[in-house]
Amino acid sequence: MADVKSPANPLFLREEELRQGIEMLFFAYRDFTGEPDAMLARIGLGRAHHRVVYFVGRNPGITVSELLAILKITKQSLSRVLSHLVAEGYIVQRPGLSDRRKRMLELTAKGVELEQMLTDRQRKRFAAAYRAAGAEAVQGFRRVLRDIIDIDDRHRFPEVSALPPGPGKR
Amino acid sequence: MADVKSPANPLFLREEELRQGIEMLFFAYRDFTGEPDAMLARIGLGRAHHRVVYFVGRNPGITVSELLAILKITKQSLSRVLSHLVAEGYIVQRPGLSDRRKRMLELTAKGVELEQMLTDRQRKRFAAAYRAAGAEAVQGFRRVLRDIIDIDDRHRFPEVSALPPGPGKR
DNA sequence: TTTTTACGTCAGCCATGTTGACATTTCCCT
DNA sequence: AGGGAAATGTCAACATGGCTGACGTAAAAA
Repeated sequence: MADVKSPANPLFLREEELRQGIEMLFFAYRDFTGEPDAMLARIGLGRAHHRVVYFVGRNPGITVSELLAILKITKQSLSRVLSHLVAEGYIVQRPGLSDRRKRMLELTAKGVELEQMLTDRQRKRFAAAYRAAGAEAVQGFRRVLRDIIDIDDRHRFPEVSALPPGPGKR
Repeated sequence: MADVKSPANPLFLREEELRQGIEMLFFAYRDFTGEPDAMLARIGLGRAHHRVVYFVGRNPGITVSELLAILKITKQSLSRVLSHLVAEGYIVQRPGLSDRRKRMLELTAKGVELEQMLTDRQRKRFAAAYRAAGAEAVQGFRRVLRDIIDIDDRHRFPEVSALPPGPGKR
């Protein structure tokens, strides 16, 4: 029963490998959110606002229910954040074209500016990591991360096709 | 300046690539935490408890300040969660050996059981993703994720060395 | 016309983060 | 030996962002 840390024990290696993955995801997310959080705090907003601004910016015209499906929170939780962003002029709502019950959400110029400022740090973090790791590692990264996501949301990310196994840079 | 990506519109592709990375990290973390959260809710605990139980289980004898350095929350926030876990018999505290001001934290049998149950789902999620993606992709995943973590915490994760292209049955 | 859908809103609860102030025990240095 | 610093705990108050439940309205669909 003793969990002997034998290097010849494949089960131990596997367990260690998985635990490290779990921890890296925790640390990465912790640091990934840290910088925007600090900026948001200065203007009286929170991480939830960033998420909304991000996904509205990324999907102009997105409806409330589509946003809910992405965030996986209740409409009441979203409402608090979203109405504040509308009131502050970061987001505008317009009735849907084919279905006027829907509210199409879009960033205002002010919203775009905010989104840019917030996401900029995260983009730079990724850019540095991608550059340091190289294209092949990035492909592996995407492949694994995609498979960690629940199956019903993987469609949001195209599968990475196999690169020709070139011997390095090209 | 070695951004040899696409001859067509490298800036756009790069932006898209980075945004997808950001989003995948969001979705992965959302789903990664979802299952344990549901279990925790049933026994009156929260995600914060899971984090504490996880890192104490992973680092038996860890001190409060080491835990704080990992979680990056205030001692008051930790205190609330930790004292509850101690009161409920998931964790025991013992004075440090060389420095008796420190409190060495350890899981009880009950704590181990809880940790196993919670982390089990996450481990399985990673195991499935790792298996589906293959050893090379996992290496890239680790490489990139490690570089996303703030530099002062990267030491927690060994750099991935090139694997010998063994007769892997993955 | 009736029902369903998409969205909004009010009210209250809970978990978990924050700041600030202060107490205790123990270690370390002069 | 004495005094400051360190590691930890604690109390109180507050903010954020989740949640449930109940109810309302406009528009689409049946």
